[in-house]
Amino acid sequence: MSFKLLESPRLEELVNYIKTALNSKSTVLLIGECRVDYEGRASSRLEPGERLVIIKQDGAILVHRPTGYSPVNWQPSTSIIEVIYKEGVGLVIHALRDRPREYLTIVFTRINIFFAGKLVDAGNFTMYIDEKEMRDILANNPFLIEDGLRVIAVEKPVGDGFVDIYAIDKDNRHVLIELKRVTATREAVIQLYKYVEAYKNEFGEKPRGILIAPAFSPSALETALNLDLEYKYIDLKKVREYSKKKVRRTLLSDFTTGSKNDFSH
Amino acid sequence: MSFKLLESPRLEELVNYIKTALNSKSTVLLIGECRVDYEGRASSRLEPGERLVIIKQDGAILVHRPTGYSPVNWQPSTSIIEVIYKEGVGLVIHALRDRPREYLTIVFTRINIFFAGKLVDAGNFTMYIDEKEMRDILANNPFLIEDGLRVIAVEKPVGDGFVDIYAIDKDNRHVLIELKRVTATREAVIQLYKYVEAYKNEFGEKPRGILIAPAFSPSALETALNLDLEYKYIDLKKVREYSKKKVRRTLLSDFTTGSKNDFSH
DNA sequence: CTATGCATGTCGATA
DNA sequence: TATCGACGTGCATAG
Repeated sequence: MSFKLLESPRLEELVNYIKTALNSKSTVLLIGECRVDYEGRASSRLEPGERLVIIKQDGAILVHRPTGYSPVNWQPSTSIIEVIYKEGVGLVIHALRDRPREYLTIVFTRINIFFAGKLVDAGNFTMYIDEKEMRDILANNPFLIEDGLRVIAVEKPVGDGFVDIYAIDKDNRHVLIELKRVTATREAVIQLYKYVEAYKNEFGEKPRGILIAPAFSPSALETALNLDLEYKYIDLKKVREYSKKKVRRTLLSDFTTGSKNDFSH
Repeated sequence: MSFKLLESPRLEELVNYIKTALNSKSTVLLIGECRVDYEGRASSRLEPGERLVIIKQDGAILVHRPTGYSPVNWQPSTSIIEVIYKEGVGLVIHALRDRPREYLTIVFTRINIFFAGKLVDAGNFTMYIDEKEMRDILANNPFLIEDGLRVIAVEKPVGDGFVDIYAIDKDNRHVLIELKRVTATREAVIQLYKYVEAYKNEFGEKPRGILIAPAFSPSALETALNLDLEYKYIDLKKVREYSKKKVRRTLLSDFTTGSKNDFSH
Protein backbone atom coordinates (compact mmCIF):
# COMPACT_ATOMS: atom_id res chain seq x y z
CA MET A 1 0.00 0.00 0.00
CA SER A 2 1.36 3.39 -0.97
CA PHE A 3 0.02 6.29 0.99
CA LYS A 4 0.46 9.93 1.88
CA LEU A 5 0.31 11.06 5.49
CA LEU A 6 0.40 14.64 6.76
CA GLU A 7 0.32 15.91 10.31
CA SER A 8 -1.39 19.24 10.96
CA PRO A 9 -1.23 20.43 7.35
CA ARG A 10 -2.31 23.89 6.27
CA LEU A 11 -5.83 23.73 4.83
CA GLU A 12 -4.84 25.56 1.66
CA GLU A 13 -2.28 22.99 0.68
CA LEU A 14 -4.62 20.11 1.43
CA VAL A 15 -7.06 20.93 -1.35
CA ASN A 16 -4.78 19.60 -4.04
CA TYR A 17 -3.77 16.57 -2.04
CA ILE A 18 -7.39 15.60 -1.56
CA LYS A 19 -8.30 16.25 -5.19
CA THR A 20 -5.37 14.15 -6.35
CA ALA A 21 -6.33 11.38 -3.99
CA LEU A 22 -9.94 11.35 -5.13
CA ASN A 23 -8.92 11.38 -8.80
CA SER A 24 -6.66 8.39 -8.24
CA LYS A 25 -9.45 6.54 -6.39
CA SER A 26 -7.70 6.53 -3.07
CA THR A 27 -9.27 6.37 0.35
CA VAL A 28 -8.97 9.63 2.25
CA LEU A 29 -9.11 10.12 6.01
CA LEU A 30 -9.39 13.48 7.66
CA ILE A 31 -9.28 14.04 11.39
CA GLY A 32 -9.92 17.51 12.71
CA GLU A 33 -12.47 20.12 13.62
CA CYS A 34 -15.42 20.48 11.31
CA ARG A 35 -19.11 21.28 11.06
CA VAL A 36 -21.56 19.50 8.78
CA ASP A 37 -24.80 20.36 7.05
CA TYR A 38 -27.09 17.89 5.36
CA GLU A 39 -30.15 18.54 3.24
CA GLY A 40 -32.17 15.93 1.43
CA ARG A 41 -34.70 13.40 2.64
CA ALA A 42 -34.26 15.18 5.95
CA SER A 43 -32.11 18.12 7.07
CA SER A 44 -29.54 18.29 9.79
CA ARG A 45 -26.87 20.50 11.22
CA LEU A 46 -23.85 19.37 13.20
CA GLU A 47 -22.09 22.09 15.16
CA PRO A 48 -18.28 22.23 15.30
CA GLY A 49 -16.34 19.42 16.93
CA GLU A 50 -13.52 16.96 16.32
CA ARG A 51 -14.42 14.13 13.96
CA LEU A 52 -13.12 11.54 11.59
CA VAL A 53 -14.15 11.89 7.96
CA ILE A 54 -13.68 9.00 5.57
CA ILE A 55 -13.93 9.40 1.82
CA LYS A 56 -13.82 6.00 0.22
CA GLN A 57 -12.55 4.95 -3.19
CA ASP A 58 -16.06 4.81 -4.60
CA GLY A 59 -17.12 8.22 -3.30
CA ALA A 60 -18.85 7.07 -0.15
CA ILE A 61 -18.44 9.60 2.66
CA LEU A 62 -18.74 8.98 6.36
CA VAL A 63 -18.55 11.51 9.18
CA HIS A 64 -17.88 9.77 12.47
CA ARG A 65 -18.10 11.25 15.94
CA PRO A 66 -15.90 9.73 18.65
CA THR A 67 -18.64 7.38 19.85
CA GLY A 68 -21.28 5.12 18.39
CA TYR A 69 -21.66 2.65 15.58
CA SER A 70 -23.41 4.95 13.14
CA PRO A 71 -21.90 7.83 11.25
CA VAL A 72 -23.53 11.11 12.25
CA ASN A 73 -23.62 12.19 8.62
CA TRP A 74 -22.86 10.36 5.41
CA GLN A 75 -23.37 10.01 1.72
CA PRO A 76 -23.47 6.60 0.00
CA SER A 77 -21.25 5.68 -2.88
CA THR A 78 -23.26 7.49 -5.52
CA SER A 79 -22.00 10.92 -4.62
CA ILE A 80 -20.05 13.53 -6.53
CA ILE A 81 -17.43 15.23 -4.40
CA GLU A 82 -16.07 18.75 -4.64
CA VAL A 83 -13.30 20.23 -2.53
CA ILE A 84 -12.68 23.96 -2.11
CA TYR A 85 -10.67 26.18 0.21
CA LYS A 86 -12.54 29.30 1.25
CA GLU A 87 -10.50 32.02 2.85
CA GLY A 88 -11.87 32.83 6.28
CA VAL A 89 -14.14 29.79 6.21
CA GLY A 90 -12.03 26.71 5.82
CA LEU A 91 -11.73 23.59 3.76
CA VAL A 92 -15.15 22.87 2.27
CA ILE A 93 -16.17 19.44 1.03
CA HIS A 94 -19.41 19.14 -0.92
CA ALA A 95 -20.92 15.76 -1.68
CA LEU A 96 -23.88 15.73 -4.03
CA ARG A 97 -26.06 12.76 -4.71
CA ASP A 98 -28.84 12.31 -7.25
CA ARG A 99 -31.94 10.22 -6.67
CA PRO A 100 -32.63 11.01 -3.99
CA ARG A 101 -31.27 14.53 -4.35
CA GLU A 102 -29.14 15.10 -1.28
CA TYR A 103 -26.43 17.52 -0.29
CA LEU A 104 -23.75 17.10 2.30
CA THR A 105 -21.40 19.92 3.22
CA ILE A 106 -18.43 19.49 5.53
CA VAL A 107 -16.42 22.51 6.59
CA PHE A 108 -13.06 21.86 8.24
CA THR A 109 -11.52 24.69 10.25
CA ARG A 110 -8.57 22.58 11.38
CA ILE A 111 -7.09 19.28 10.27
CA ASN A 112 -4.76 17.27 12.46
CA ILE A 113 -4.33 14.23 10.26
CA PHE A 114 -4.58 13.74 6.54
CA PHE A 115 -4.21 10.27 5.10
CA ALA A 116 -4.64 9.16 1.51
CA GLY A 117 -3.90 5.65 0.32
CA LYS A 118 -5.08 3.13 -2.19
CA LEU A 119 -6.26 0.16 -0.15
CA VAL A 120 -5.94 -3.15 -1.94
CA ASP A 121 -8.64 -5.46 -0.71
CA ALA A 122 -9.53 -8.49 -2.79
CA GLY A 123 -10.28 -10.70 0.22
CA ASN A 124 -13.44 -12.71 -0.08
CA PHE A 125 -16.28 -12.14 2.36
CA THR A 126 -18.46 -15.11 3.24
CA MET A 127 -21.55 -15.03 5.34
CA TYR A 128 -21.89 -18.56 6.56
CA ILE A 129 -25.57 -18.62 7.14
CA ASP A 130 -28.30 -16.26 6.17
CA GLU A 131 -31.99 -16.86 5.78
CA LYS A 132 -31.56 -18.20 2.24
CA GLU A 133 -28.94 -20.65 3.40
CA MET A 134 -31.09 -21.73 6.32
CA ARG A 135 -34.00 -22.22 3.96
CA ASP A 136 -31.93 -24.32 1.57
CA ILE A 137 -30.47 -26.48 4.31
CA LEU A 138 -33.86 -27.16 5.84
CA ALA A 139 -35.40 -27.78 2.44
CA ASN A 140 -32.71 -30.33 1.73
CA ASN A 141 -32.87 -31.84 5.21
CA PRO A 142 -36.54 -31.62 6.13
CA PHE A 143 -36.15 -34.22 8.90
CA LEU A 144 -34.56 -31.36 10.84
CA ILE A 145 -38.07 -29.91 10.95
CA GLU A 146 -40.08 -33.06 11.53
CA ASP A 147 -40.10 -36.70 10.55
CA GLY A 148 -41.75 -37.73 7.33
CA LEU A 149 -41.89 -34.23 5.88
CA ARG A 150 -41.62 -34.02 2.09
CA VAL A 151 -40.62 -30.65 0.68
CA ILE A 152 -42.52 -29.70 -2.45
CA ALA A 153 -41.12 -26.23 -3.12
CA VAL A 154 -39.26 -23.36 -1.58
CA GLU A 155 -40.36 -19.75 -1.97
CA LYS A 156 -43.78 -20.89 -3.08
CA PRO A 157 -45.95 -17.95 -4.16
CA VAL A 158 -48.92 -17.71 -1.82
CA GLY A 159 -51.20 -14.70 -1.83
CA ASP A 160 -49.14 -11.52 -1.84
CA GLY A 161 -45.85 -13.18 -1.00
CA PHE A 162 -43.73 -16.28 -0.91
CA VAL A 163 -43.75 -18.84 1.83
CA ASP A 164 -40.26 -20.11 2.62
CA ILE A 165 -40.97 -23.82 2.45
CA TYR A 166 -44.01 -25.67 1.16
CA ALA A 167 -44.24 -29.32 2.18
CA ILE A 168 -46.50 -32.27 2.84
CA ASP A 169 -46.36 -34.08 6.15
CA LYS A 170 -46.51 -37.79 6.89
CA ASP A 171 -50.31 -37.60 7.16
CA ASN A 172 -50.49 -35.93 3.73
CA ARG A 173 -51.46 -32.58 5.21
CA HIS A 174 -50.19 -29.49 3.42
CA VAL A 175 -47.65 -27.47 5.42
CA LEU A 176 -46.52 -23.87 5.04
CA ILE A 177 -43.26 -23.09 6.82
CA GLU A 178 -41.96 -19.64 7.61
CA LEU A 179 -38.34 -19.25 8.75
CA LYS A 180 -36.61 -16.63 10.88
CA ARG A 181 -32.90 -16.65 11.58
CA VAL A 182 -33.42 -14.35 14.54
CA THR A 183 -36.01 -14.08 17.26
CA ALA A 184 -39.41 -14.32 15.64
CA THR A 185 -41.74 -11.44 16.46
CA ARG A 186 -45.48 -11.24 16.19
CA GLU A 187 -44.95 -9.81 12.72
CA ALA A 188 -43.57 -13.14 11.55
CA VAL A 189 -46.57 -14.97 12.95
CA ILE A 190 -48.94 -12.58 11.22
CA GLN A 191 -47.07 -13.03 7.96
CA LEU A 192 -47.43 -16.79 8.25
CA TYR A 193 -51.09 -16.39 9.11
CA LYS A 194 -51.64 -14.39 5.95
CA TYR A 195 -50.02 -17.17 3.94
CA VAL A 196 -52.20 -19.80 5.58
CA GLU A 197 -55.35 -17.79 4.94
CA ALA A 198 -54.36 -17.00 1.36
CA TYR A 199 -53.55 -20.65 0.76
CA LYS A 200 -56.90 -21.70 2.13
CA ASN A 201 -58.65 -19.27 -0.19
CA GLU A 202 -56.61 -20.27 -3.21
CA PHE A 203 -56.53 -24.02 -2.79
CA GLY A 204 -59.58 -24.70 -0.68
CA GLU A 205 -57.64 -26.65 1.94
CA LYS A 206 -56.41 -25.24 5.22
CA PRO A 207 -52.70 -26.03 5.58
CA ARG A 208 -50.68 -26.36 8.76
CA GLY A 209 -48.56 -23.30 9.42
CA ILE A 210 -45.23 -23.71 11.16
CA LEU A 211 -42.98 -20.87 12.24
CA ILE A 212 -39.36 -21.91 12.73
CA ALA A 213 -36.88 -19.71 14.59
CA PRO A 214 -34.11 -19.93 17.17
CA ALA A 215 -36.26 -17.92 19.59
CA PHE A 216 -39.70 -16.37 19.88
CA SER A 217 -40.92 -13.18 21.45
CA PRO A 218 -43.75 -13.61 23.96
CA SER A 219 -46.16 -11.78 21.69
CA ALA A 220 -45.17 -14.12 18.87
CA LEU A 221 -45.98 -17.16 20.97
CA GLU A 222 -49.26 -15.69 22.11
CA THR A 223 -50.28 -14.72 18.59
CA ALA A 224 -49.32 -18.14 17.24
CA LEU A 225 -51.52 -19.74 19.86
CA ASN A 226 -54.44 -17.47 19.04
CA LEU A 227 -54.11 -18.00 15.31
CA ASP A 228 -53.75 -21.77 15.61
CA LEU A 229 -50.23 -21.81 14.19
CA GLU A 230 -47.38 -24.08 15.20
CA TYR A 231 -43.89 -22.99 16.11
CA LYS A 232 -40.65 -24.85 16.43
CA TYR A 233 -37.32 -23.90 17.93
CA ILE A 234 -34.33 -24.58 15.73
CA ASP A 235 -30.71 -24.77 16.80
CA LEU A 236 -28.71 -22.69 14.34
CA LYS A 237 -25.54 -24.51 15.28
CA LYS A 238 -27.13 -27.79 14.27
CA VAL A 239 -28.41 -26.36 11.00
CA ARG A 240 -24.99 -24.95 10.26
CA GLU A 241 -23.46 -28.42 10.49
CA TYR A 242 -25.50 -29.43 7.49
CA SER A 243 -24.30 -26.45 5.50
CA LYS A 244 -21.03 -28.20 4.75
CA LYS A 245 -22.60 -30.31 2.06
CA LYS A 246 -22.44 -27.35 -0.27
CA VAL A 247 -25.73 -26.92 -2.11
CA ARG A 248 -26.12 -25.00 -5.33
CA ARG A 249 -27.48 -21.55 -4.56
CA THR A 250 -31.19 -21.77 -5.06
CA LEU A 251 -32.62 -18.98 -7.16
CA LEU A 252 -36.09 -17.59 -6.83
CA SER A 253 -36.65 -18.08 -10.56
CA ASP A 254 -36.12 -21.81 -10.16
CA PHE A 255 -39.40 -22.04 -8.33
CA THR A 256 -41.59 -19.38 -9.80
CA THR A 257 -41.59 -20.62 -13.40
CA GLY A 258 -42.99 -24.08 -13.73
CA SER A 259 -42.32 -26.97 -11.45
CA LYS A 260 -39.37 -28.69 -13.07
CA ASN A 261 -37.02 -27.63 -10.31
CA ASP A 262 -39.27 -28.26 -7.40
CA PHE A 263 -37.93 -30.36 -4.56
CA SER A 264 -40.21 -33.33 -4.91
CA HIS A 265 -39.80 -37.03 -4.47
CA MET B 1 -6.51 17.28 20.32
CA SER B 2 -3.52 15.31 21.49
CA PHE B 3 -2.72 12.21 19.52
CA LYS B 4 -0.18 9.54 18.76
CA LEU B 5 0.66 8.64 15.19
CA LEU B 6 2.92 5.82 14.03
CA GLU B 7 3.88 4.82 10.51
CA SER B 8 4.51 1.13 9.82
CA PRO B 9 5.03 0.18 13.46
CA ARG B 10 6.07 -3.28 14.53
CA LEU B 11 3.02 -5.23 15.67
CA GLU B 12 4.63 -6.23 18.99
CA GLU B 13 5.12 -2.68 20.11
CA LEU B 14 1.59 -1.70 19.06
CA VAL B 15 -0.12 -3.85 21.66
CA ASN B 16 0.74 -1.51 24.50
CA TYR B 17 -0.03 1.59 22.49
CA ILE B 18 -3.49 0.25 21.70
CA LYS B 19 -4.16 -0.88 25.27
CA THR B 20 -3.11 2.50 26.60
CA ALA B 21 -5.30 4.25 24.08
CA LEU B 22 -8.34 2.12 24.92
CA ASN B 23 -7.81 2.63 28.65
CA SER B 24 -7.67 6.36 28.19
CA LYS B 25 -10.85 6.31 26.08
CA SER B 26 -9.16 7.42 22.92
CA THR B 27 -10.24 6.75 19.38
CA VAL B 28 -7.94 4.31 17.59
CA LEU B 29 -7.46 3.93 13.85
CA LEU B 30 -5.59 1.08 12.27
CA ILE B 31 -4.87 0.80 8.58
CA GLY B 32 -3.25 -2.34 7.30
CA GLU B 33 -3.72 -5.93 6.26
CA CYS B 34 -6.08 -8.04 8.32
CA ARG B 35 -8.58 -10.83 8.29
CA VAL B 36 -11.79 -10.89 10.29
CA ASP B 37 -14.04 -13.55 11.76
CA TYR B 38 -17.46 -12.97 13.19
CA GLU B 39 -19.70 -15.34 15.07
CA GLY B 40 -23.03 -14.50 16.62
CA ARG B 41 -26.46 -14.00 15.09
CA ALA B 42 -24.75 -15.17 11.93
CA SER B 43 -21.18 -16.15 11.09
CA SER B 44 -18.82 -14.61 8.61
CA ARG B 45 -15.26 -14.76 7.47
CA LEU B 46 -13.36 -12.01 5.72
CA GLU B 47 -10.18 -13.13 3.97
CA PRO B 48 -7.04 -10.99 4.15
CA GLY B 49 -6.98 -7.54 2.61
CA GLU B 50 -6.20 -3.92 3.41
CA ARG B 51 -8.79 -2.21 5.59
CA LEU B 52 -9.44 0.59 7.99
CA VAL B 53 -10.36 -0.40 11.52
CA ILE B 54 -11.86 2.16 13.88
CA ILE B 55 -12.13 1.59 17.61
CA LYS B 56 -14.15 4.39 19.13
CA GLN B 57 -13.99 5.88 22.57
CA ASP B 58 -17.04 3.90 23.71
CA GLY B 59 -15.78 0.56 22.40
CA ALA B 60 -17.62 0.55 19.09
CA ILE B 61 -15.58 -1.18 16.39
CA LEU B 62 -15.89 -0.75 12.65
CA VAL B 63 -14.03 -2.63 9.95
CA HIS B 64 -14.25 -0.74 6.68
CA ARG B 65 -13.30 -1.98 3.24
CA PRO B 66 -12.20 0.61 0.67
CA THR B 67 -15.70 0.95 -0.79
CA GLY B 68 -19.27 1.23 0.39
CA TYR B 69 -21.20 2.92 3.15
CA SER B 70 -21.50 -0.05 5.44
CA PRO B 71 -18.74 -1.58 7.51
CA VAL B 72 -18.07 -5.15 6.46
CA ASN B 73 -17.81 -6.15 10.12
CA TRP B 74 -18.49 -4.29 13.32
CA GLN B 75 -19.39 -4.40 16.94
CA PRO B 76 -21.61 -1.76 18.58
CA SER B 77 -20.58 0.22 21.60
CA THR B 78 -21.42 -2.51 24.09
CA SER B 79 -18.31 -4.52 23.38
CA ILE B 80 -15.38 -5.58 25.51
CA ILE B 81 -12.08 -5.37 23.68
CA GLU B 82 -8.95 -7.43 24.12
CA VAL B 83 -5.65 -6.96 22.29
CA ILE B 84 -2.94 -9.60 22.03
CA TYR B 85 0.15 -10.16 19.95
CA LYS B 86 0.57 -13.76 18.84
CA GLU B 87 3.93 -14.73 17.47
CA GLY B 88 3.57 -16.11 13.97
CA VAL B 89 -0.03 -14.98 13.77
CA GLY B 90 -0.16 -11.24 14.24
CA LEU B 91 -1.92 -8.60 16.24
CA VAL B 92 -5.21 -10.04 17.41
CA ILE B 93 -8.16 -7.90 18.47
CA HIS B 94 -11.10 -9.60 20.14
CA ALA B 95 -14.36 -7.77 20.67
CA LEU B 96 -17.02 -9.49 22.72
CA ARG B 97 -20.59 -8.36 23.08
CA ASP B 98 -23.34 -9.65 25.32
CA ARG B 99 -26.99 -9.76 24.37
CA PRO B 100 -26.78 -10.81 21.69
CA ARG B 101 -23.67 -12.84 22.36
CA GLU B 102 -21.34 -12.02 19.51
CA TYR B 103 -17.66 -12.37 18.86
CA LEU B 104 -15.52 -10.39 16.49
CA THR B 105 -11.90 -11.27 15.87
CA ILE B 106 -9.57 -9.13 13.80
CA VAL B 107 -6.08 -10.36 13.00
CA PHE B 108 -3.62 -7.83 11.62
CA THR B 109 -0.56 -9.17 9.81
CA ARG B 110 0.69 -5.71 8.88
CA ILE B 111 -0.15 -2.21 10.02
CA ASN B 112 0.74 0.84 7.98
CA ILE B 113 -0.86 3.47 10.13
CA PHE B 114 -1.66 3.64 13.80
CA PHE B 115 -3.51 6.64 15.17
CA ALA B 116 -4.79 7.19 18.67
CA GLY B 117 -6.33 10.42 19.83
CA LYS B 118 -8.96 11.76 22.17
CA LEU B 119 -11.45 13.53 19.96
CA VAL B 120 -13.30 16.35 21.66
CA ASP B 121 -16.71 16.68 20.16
CA ALA B 122 -19.37 18.58 22.07
CA GLY B 123 -21.03 19.99 18.96
CA ASN B 124 -24.78 19.77 18.93
CA PHE B 125 -26.53 17.70 16.30
CA THR B 126 -29.98 18.79 15.16
CA MET B 127 -32.21 16.85 12.84
CA TYR B 128 -34.61 19.36 11.43
CA ILE B 129 -37.46 17.08 10.54
CA ASP B 130 -38.25 13.46 11.15
CA GLU B 131 -41.53 11.59 11.10
CA LYS B 132 -42.36 12.59 14.65
CA GLU B 133 -41.77 16.23 13.81
CA MET B 134 -43.85 15.93 10.67
CA ARG B 135 -46.62 14.30 12.68
CA ASP B 136 -46.56 17.02 15.31
CA ILE B 137 -46.59 19.81 12.76
CA LEU B 138 -49.50 18.31 10.84
CA ALA B 139 -51.37 17.56 14.07
CA ASN B 140 -50.96 21.19 15.08
CA ASN B 141 -51.78 22.51 11.62
CA PRO B 142 -54.37 20.05 10.28
CA PHE B 143 -55.50 22.51 7.58
CA LEU B 144 -52.30 21.44 5.80
CA ILE B 145 -54.06 18.11 5.31
CA GLU B 146 -57.55 19.33 4.53
CA ASP B 147 -59.97 22.06 5.51
CA GLY B 148 -62.16 21.56 8.53
CA LEU B 149 -60.16 18.67 9.93
CA ARG B 150 -60.12 18.39 13.72
CA VAL B 151 -57.33 16.33 15.23
CA ILE B 152 -58.46 14.20 18.15
CA ALA B 153 -55.24 12.37 18.96
CA VAL B 154 -51.85 11.39 17.63
CA GLU B 155 -50.47 7.86 17.88
CA LYS B 156 -53.91 6.55 18.62
CA PRO B 157 -53.85 2.82 19.45
CA VAL B 158 -55.79 0.96 16.77
CA GLY B 159 -55.68 -2.81 16.54
CA ASP B 160 -52.11 -3.98 16.75
CA GLY B 161 -50.47 -0.60 16.31
CA PHE B 162 -50.77 3.14 16.45
CA VAL B 163 -52.16 5.31 13.72
CA ASP B 164 -50.21 8.56 13.33
CA ILE B 165 -53.14 10.96 13.43
CA TYR B 166 -56.74 10.40 14.37
CA ALA B 167 -59.14 13.13 13.35
CA ILE B 168 -62.71 14.04 12.44
CA ASP B 169 -63.47 15.76 9.18
CA LYS B 170 -65.86 18.60 8.44
CA ASP B 171 -68.65 16.08 7.74
CA ASN B 172 -68.03 14.41 11.12
CA ARG B 173 -66.52 11.30 9.55
CA HIS B 174 -63.73 9.62 11.45
CA VAL B 175 -60.33 9.81 9.75
CA LEU B 176 -57.21 7.70 10.25
CA ILE B 177 -54.06 9.30 8.85
CA GLU B 178 -50.80 7.51 8.20
CA LEU B 179 -47.67 9.56 7.47
CA LYS B 180 -44.51 8.78 5.52
CA ARG B 181 -41.62 11.17 5.22
CA VAL B 182 -40.29 9.29 2.21
CA THR B 183 -41.89 7.63 -0.77
CA ALA B 184 -44.77 5.51 0.48
CA THR B 185 -44.68 1.88 -0.61
CA ARG B 186 -47.42 -0.69 -0.72
CA GLU B 187 -46.40 -1.67 2.79
CA ALA B 188 -47.54 1.71 4.11
CA VAL B 189 -50.90 1.32 2.37
CA ILE B 190 -51.37 -2.14 3.82
CA GLN B 191 -50.50 -0.84 7.25
CA LEU B 192 -53.13 1.87 6.95
CA TYR B 193 -55.62 -0.69 5.68
CA LYS B 194 -55.04 -2.82 8.76
CA TYR B 195 -55.74 0.21 10.93
CA VAL B 196 -58.94 1.01 9.06
CA GLU B 197 -60.17 -2.58 9.35
CA ALA B 198 -59.22 -2.81 13.00
CA TYR B 199 -60.93 0.49 13.71
CA LYS B 200 -64.08 -0.72 11.95
CA ASN B 201 -64.07 -3.86 14.06
CA GLU B 202 -63.38 -2.03 17.29
CA PHE B 203 -65.68 0.95 16.91
CA GLY B 204 -68.25 -0.31 14.44
CA GLU B 205 -67.80 2.62 12.08
CA LYS B 206 -65.66 2.53 8.96
CA PRO B 207 -63.30 5.51 9.02
CA ARG B 208 -61.69 7.28 6.09
CA GLY B 209 -58.05 6.26 5.68
CA ILE B 210 -55.60 8.82 4.32
CA LEU B 211 -51.98 8.12 3.52
CA ILE B 212 -49.82 11.24 3.43
CA ALA B 213 -46.38 11.24 1.83
CA PRO B 214 -44.18 13.33 -0.46
CA ALA B 215 -44.33 10.58 -3.11
CA PHE B 216 -45.96 7.22 -3.76
CA SER B 217 -44.76 4.10 -5.50
CA PRO B 218 -47.03 2.84 -8.31
CA SER B 219 -47.89 -0.28 -6.34
CA ALA B 220 -48.81 1.92 -3.39
CA LEU B 221 -51.22 3.93 -5.54
CA GLU B 222 -52.74 0.80 -7.03
CA THR B 223 -53.16 -0.83 -3.65
CA ALA B 224 -54.71 2.32 -2.20
CA LEU B 225 -57.22 2.35 -5.04
CA ASN B 226 -58.09 -1.31 -4.53
CA LEU B 227 -58.46 -0.92 -0.78
CA ASP B 228 -60.54 2.24 -1.03
CA LEU B 229 -57.98 4.39 0.76
CA GLU B 230 -57.15 8.01 0.08
CA TYR B 231 -53.70 9.44 -0.46
CA LYS B 232 -52.39 12.95 -0.42
CA TYR B 233 -49.11 14.42 -1.56
CA ILE B 234 -47.41 16.68 0.96
CA ASP B 235 -44.66 19.21 0.32
CA LEU B 236 -42.01 18.69 2.99
CA LYS B 237 -40.63 22.16 2.37
CA LYS B 238 -44.00 23.64 3.22
CA VAL B 239 -44.34 21.48 6.34
CA ARG B 240 -40.86 22.48 7.42
CA GLU B 241 -41.86 26.14 7.37
CA TYR B 242 -44.34 25.44 10.14
CA SER B 243 -41.67 23.77 12.24
CA LYS B 244 -40.24 27.15 13.18
CA LYS B 245 -42.98 27.72 15.68
CA LYS B 246 -41.16 25.38 18.00
CA VAL B 247 -43.59 22.89 19.52
CA ARG B 248 -42.88 21.05 22.73
CA ARG B 249 -41.85 17.49 21.89
CA THR B 250 -45.07 15.54 22.02
CA LEU B 251 -44.90 12.35 24.05
CA LEU B 252 -46.95 9.28 23.44
CA SER B 253 -48.05 9.28 27.06
CA ASP B 254 -49.71 12.63 26.51
CA PHE B 255 -52.27 10.97 24.33
CA THR B 256 -52.69 7.49 25.67
CA THR B 257 -53.68 8.32 29.22
CA GLY B 258 -56.90 10.26 29.35
CA SER B 259 -57.87 13.09 27.07
CA LYS B 260 -56.65 16.18 28.88
CA ASN B 261 -53.90 16.77 26.36
CA ASP B 262 -55.77 15.81 23.22
CA PHE B 263 -55.74 18.23 20.33
CA SER B 264 -59.38 19.12 20.25
CA HIS B 265 -61.32 22.28 19.72
C1' DC C 1 -35.65 -4.84 30.51
C1' DT C 2 -38.19 -6.30 26.32
C1' DA C 3 -41.09 -5.08 22.45
C1' DT C 4 -42.21 -2.12 18.76
C1' DG C 5 -41.48 0.83 14.75
C1' DC C 6 -38.58 4.35 12.36
C1' DA C 7 -34.43 5.31 9.44
C1' DT C 8 -31.14 10.49 5.22
C1' DG C 9 -31.79 3.36 6.90
C1' DT C 10 -28.35 0.50 3.14
C1' DC C 11 -28.08 -3.27 0.13
C1' DG C 12 -29.11 -6.73 -3.14
C1' DA C 13 -32.34 -9.12 -6.25
C1' DT C 14 -36.14 -9.00 -9.26
C1' DA C 15 -39.42 -7.32 -12.75
C1' DT D 1 -34.42 1.53 -13.63
C1' DA D 2 -37.86 1.25 -9.79
C1' DT D 3 -39.65 -1.71 -6.44
C1' DC D 4 -39.45 -5.08 -2.76
C1' DG D 5 -37.80 -7.39 1.15
C1' DA D 6 -33.93 -8.58 4.32
C1' DC D 7 -30.62 -7.11 7.61
C1' DG D 8 -25.47 -9.60 12.45
C1' DT D 9 -29.99 -4.11 10.55
C1' DG D 10 -29.03 0.05 14.68
C1' DC D 11 -31.59 3.05 17.48
C1' DA D 12 -35.01 5.50 20.41
C1' DT D 13 -39.03 5.14 22.94
C1' DA D 14 -42.89 3.23 25.21
C1' DG D 15 -44.69 -0.20 28.21
